[in-house]
Amino acid sequence: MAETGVKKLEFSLDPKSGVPFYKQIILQVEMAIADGRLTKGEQLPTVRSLAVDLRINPNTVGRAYNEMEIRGIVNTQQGTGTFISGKEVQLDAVERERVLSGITKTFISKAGSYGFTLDEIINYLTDLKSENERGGSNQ
Amino acid sequence: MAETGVKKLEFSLDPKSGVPFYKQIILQVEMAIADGRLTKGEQLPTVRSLAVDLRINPNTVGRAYNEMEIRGIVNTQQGTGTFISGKEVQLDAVERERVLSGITKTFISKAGSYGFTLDEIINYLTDLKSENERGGSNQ
DNA sequence: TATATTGTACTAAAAGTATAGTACAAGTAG
DNA sequence: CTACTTGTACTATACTTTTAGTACAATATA
Repeated sequence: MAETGVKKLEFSLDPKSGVPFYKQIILQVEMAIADGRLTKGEQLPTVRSLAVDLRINPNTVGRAYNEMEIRGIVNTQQGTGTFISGKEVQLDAVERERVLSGITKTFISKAGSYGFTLDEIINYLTDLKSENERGGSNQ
Repeated sequence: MAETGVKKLEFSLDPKSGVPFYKQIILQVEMAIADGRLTKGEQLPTVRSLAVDLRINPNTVGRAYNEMEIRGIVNTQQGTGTFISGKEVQLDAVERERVLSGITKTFISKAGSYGFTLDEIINYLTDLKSENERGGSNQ
């Protein structure tokens, strides 16, 4: 049981949030990819170990991994483990801008319905970035 | 533009979030009270009208209103409507943070799946902010 | 009074989530 | 080969959420 190359990500579940556990796991993996804490080829915790860690059923972790496999975020091999696939959607500059604009608008209006301002959002994201740079720098 | 007396709050539901609709409604009302967009005596949309608006079952809206009634943040009168009671909403910073964290992380994940990095997102939002400040009136 | 509007109550059904427990399949390492 | 680790599949159960549909109760208004 040597500490292999498995990335030590700090997963955390919030039962009060109402968001299903398996979705929270997916979100946290995607987040880690988005901000560079996880990169292509890195291994995720095994189904069983993460289940023990989070004190949830292995089936629930398996469901999260399975969905990510389908989405192409990770690829899994029985007997070996689950690894970040490093897949990225290829878009040209124009389309990229359009996509970012679209999802951002949706997000801002949603945040607005909860009363958050653009300033608040930016501040929050900036803090998030700082935290990740401190805690999650790759060697 | 003769509005009725009913406060026009922009509710938005996210089916993909996993958070129950009735909880999303409650949260959005609470947030609106907390930051002053809703104040004592103002009327919420009727159960049926909000249900039509959000395209969900009236029972679901009713459940949200009923829970808020129990918590004392609204009072309801049959035949009249549902009104903000003016009770202080105990929305501590923790809860507020939880909400912002939830919707923001979902957004980052989605953006990440298109290959956008956290840096890119922050830059884009910052530019947006600049444009808004130049262009016009922020509340 | 009568009528419309408001919130409420109830049953039944469908869908999603998480659990326990068991078993199997595929790769790795000895 | 065997033994171990990995992901996967399956049944069954429990709970929550949401829906449809119907009906009722309380208030406002004419």
